[in-house]
Amino acid sequence: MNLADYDSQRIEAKWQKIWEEQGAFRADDGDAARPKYYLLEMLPYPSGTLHMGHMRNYTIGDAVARYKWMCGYNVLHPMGWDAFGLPAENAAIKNGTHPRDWTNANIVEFRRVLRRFGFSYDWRREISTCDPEYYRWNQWFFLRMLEKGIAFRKKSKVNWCPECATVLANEQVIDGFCWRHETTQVEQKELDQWFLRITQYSDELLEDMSQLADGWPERVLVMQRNWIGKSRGARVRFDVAGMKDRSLEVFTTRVDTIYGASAIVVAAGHPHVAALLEGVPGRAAMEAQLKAMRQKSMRAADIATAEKEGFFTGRFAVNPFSGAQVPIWVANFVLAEYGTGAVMCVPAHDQRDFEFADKYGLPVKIVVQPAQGAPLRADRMNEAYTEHGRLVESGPYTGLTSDAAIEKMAADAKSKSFGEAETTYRLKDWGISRQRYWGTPMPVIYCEKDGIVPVPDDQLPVRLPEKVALTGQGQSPLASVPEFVNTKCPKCGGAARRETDTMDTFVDSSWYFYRYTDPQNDKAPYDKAKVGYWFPIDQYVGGITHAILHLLYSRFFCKVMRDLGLVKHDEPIARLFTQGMVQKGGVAMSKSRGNVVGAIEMADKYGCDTGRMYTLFAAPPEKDLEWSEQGIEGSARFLNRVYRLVEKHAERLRGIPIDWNARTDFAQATAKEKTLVRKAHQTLKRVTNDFEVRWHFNTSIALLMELVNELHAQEPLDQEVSPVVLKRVLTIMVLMLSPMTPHIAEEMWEILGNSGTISRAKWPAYREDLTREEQVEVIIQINGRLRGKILVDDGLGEDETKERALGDARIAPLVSGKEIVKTVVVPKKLVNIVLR
RNA sequence: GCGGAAGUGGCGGAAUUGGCAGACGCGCCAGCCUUAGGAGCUGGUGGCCGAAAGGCCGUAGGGGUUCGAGUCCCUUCUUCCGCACCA
Repeated sequence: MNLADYDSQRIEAKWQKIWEEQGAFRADDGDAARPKYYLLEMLPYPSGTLHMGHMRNYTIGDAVARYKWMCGYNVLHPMGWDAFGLPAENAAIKNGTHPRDWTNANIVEFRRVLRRFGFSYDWRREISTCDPEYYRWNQWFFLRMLEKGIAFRKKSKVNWCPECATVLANEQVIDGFCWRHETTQVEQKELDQWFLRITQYSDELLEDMSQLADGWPERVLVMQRNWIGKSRGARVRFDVAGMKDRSLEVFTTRVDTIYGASAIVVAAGHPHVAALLEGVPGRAAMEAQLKAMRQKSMRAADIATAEKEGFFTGRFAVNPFSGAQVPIWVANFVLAEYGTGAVMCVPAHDQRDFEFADKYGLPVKIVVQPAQGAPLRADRMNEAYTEHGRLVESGPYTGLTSDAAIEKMAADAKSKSFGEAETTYRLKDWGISRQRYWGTPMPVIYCEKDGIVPVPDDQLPVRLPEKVALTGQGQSPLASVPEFVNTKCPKCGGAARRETDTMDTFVDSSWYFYRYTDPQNDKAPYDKAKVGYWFPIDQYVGGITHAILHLLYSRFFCKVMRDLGLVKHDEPIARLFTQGMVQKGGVAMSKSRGNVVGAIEMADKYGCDTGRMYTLFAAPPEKDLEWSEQGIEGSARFLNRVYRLVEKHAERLRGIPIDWNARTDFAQATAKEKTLVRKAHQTLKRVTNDFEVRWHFNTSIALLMELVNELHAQEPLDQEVSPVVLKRVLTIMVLMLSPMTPHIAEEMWEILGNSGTISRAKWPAYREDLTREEQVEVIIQINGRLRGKILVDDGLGEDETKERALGDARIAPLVSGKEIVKTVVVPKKLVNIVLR
């Protein structure tokens, strides 16, 4: 860059120091005089280096926070560290450092980078989840949940990642692979585990989404809805012919089609399969097929496209409604984990069953006919009819609608005790045990005599021991630390052992935003009055990657906390914004891909204001952004251009006072002044709108560029422009720039001779009367095609506008001799003359 | 397969309510300034025809509604994201 460039490094350091000294961004707990605004960005996991992908999140948040400050809000804008987790431990195993030292070093670096960008955080509220004063409250919440039965222990099959050497939550398993290790297949292990009973809130998590419909992206809600996976249906028991002690339960959402069942199909992993095959002819061959089915890939994508395969077991089941006997099959398309692991096969009314029946020659029996149109014929169907309709050939239910039949049949099944209505969910309880060191210890003690004993509140926090051997192998590292494990039972005082598992780190991030309201509290997780003042979070900004895990867990925590009387609201986050990724070369920036643009390097080269500006300008914030070195030079060029403009006129304007209340007298204004004032207020109107409703900072910046271009076009600005007018226009411009590029804005504010800092200044109000043009351009169309333009006075009436259009020298000859069918006049916009 | 989002110049993108398509920026071209330019300033820049005036075409493809469609409706295609034999 050039010598004449503004000195971004000096200016940025200067203003960051001043903001720090004056405590410019300190949130004021409980200020009743101003409306509050809680703006939150997702807290980072401090690892590696911060690149521009991270910075985009904070830049968007900071622009909004600063704008809200200027609009008079009491803004809470905090930052902290999601500091527990596997990478710290893996680094420790690899390099022999302590996870705490590794983490703390990263935090120091992250803090340095975020400060280098001048984000408006209230740093007094900084939290770190690995701080014992933080995680003690994880333990405290856990104990409260234990008392309520929300936290519980059970032996269960768990997802085990051999690479992480720990358990994964269902949410952390993607298509059978670990979310951290895309090529590591997750194994199943049977272990004693701690769970949080999130399923108790399934319905509420689903229903309360209606409270979020206005403020959350639709796709996040859709993802959560799918994840919860509520399905209303019925459970029906089929007796197995010739086996008195065996029956098969099926789950179905379409019990109304049960008279059309041609078979019962069970999953290969169904617990009764072995018993069913007992003593049937051809058993050996079946066992072989069964084994093959069980060994098939776990990948969901493969399963979905796999050919349907199955075999007849030789046994029959009895349809409890019709008494008909149907064959029992085993097939690969039935999932052991979902519903009851067995389904009724109704080829006429389920596409999967149709395909299966087609392959194996099972009969297709129509029992639901469409309400309208021609009736179906089994011999002419090439796909299943899956819509609702009216029942046929269904015994006493014939003639009912599907809806009525579903209800009645479930009720009848219940009264005859072979089934009942049931709702199933895909959502499973949240397993939070991790066999790792770098996490929150579970505050539980096992005593021979008293069993599971909670650690008393006054003994919290249960601290992680300093010295531990980290090998990455096998059991929980804490199990190998005798001084941690061996303790006394709080009840009987006898020898006892501590729980050695630690908590999933998603526990830490499920409530951290409450702690920001009262980060130093050592009596409680927070003061209820403070949370009452600040909550809910007005705006949360983060990546779409957390659409399910973090955001669902946070919602769940909130509901538990509400039921514990700790908060009053149902939902913690009123509005959510998911920003797009920053890419380079078409893929997301990441260390592993080696395509990162380091934040510090960027700031050293161009200044952080330039980085901020480019980040906001290159794309609307919800879309992915491709990083371009040429693009950022364009932003640098613009900031230089603005700065030079202000600098050039600053001396003359420095002593001119600004009186915002003084009316601009347009009657006496010069043409130049009118143009500039109008442009300034038009820009202000639209930029204000961008901040208020659209968050399209890219268009705000484009508008500011237009304003600067106009100022250049009107040079020389020391002729026919009064200093008062010019100073106002420049000041408005600088104010509009300030949420996005705060440092250079402060500097320009200062050299223009304004008092105080911009961070304390008020966002200017645009004046509608000053945005209006005296004359407007009206386009003239003939048959919808552009044929001319005229300049008319703003207030000109419809008829006069029409007259002017028809009289226009270009238009008149085109119209003459033709019949005018119709003329459409849109005031200030256009005249469309329709000719025959 | 189901659900969601999207498709506009060489590129990023704009068009807020159905009313001049391509704002603003990048890149490119020309000129000015300069000892120099990877600085700054000025102008040009969707395609085709034309010396020009101007005309025609143009927002993934096709159809429709309308005086008027990037925008609304139907349909096809493509890309991305989520879910996925969920019974």
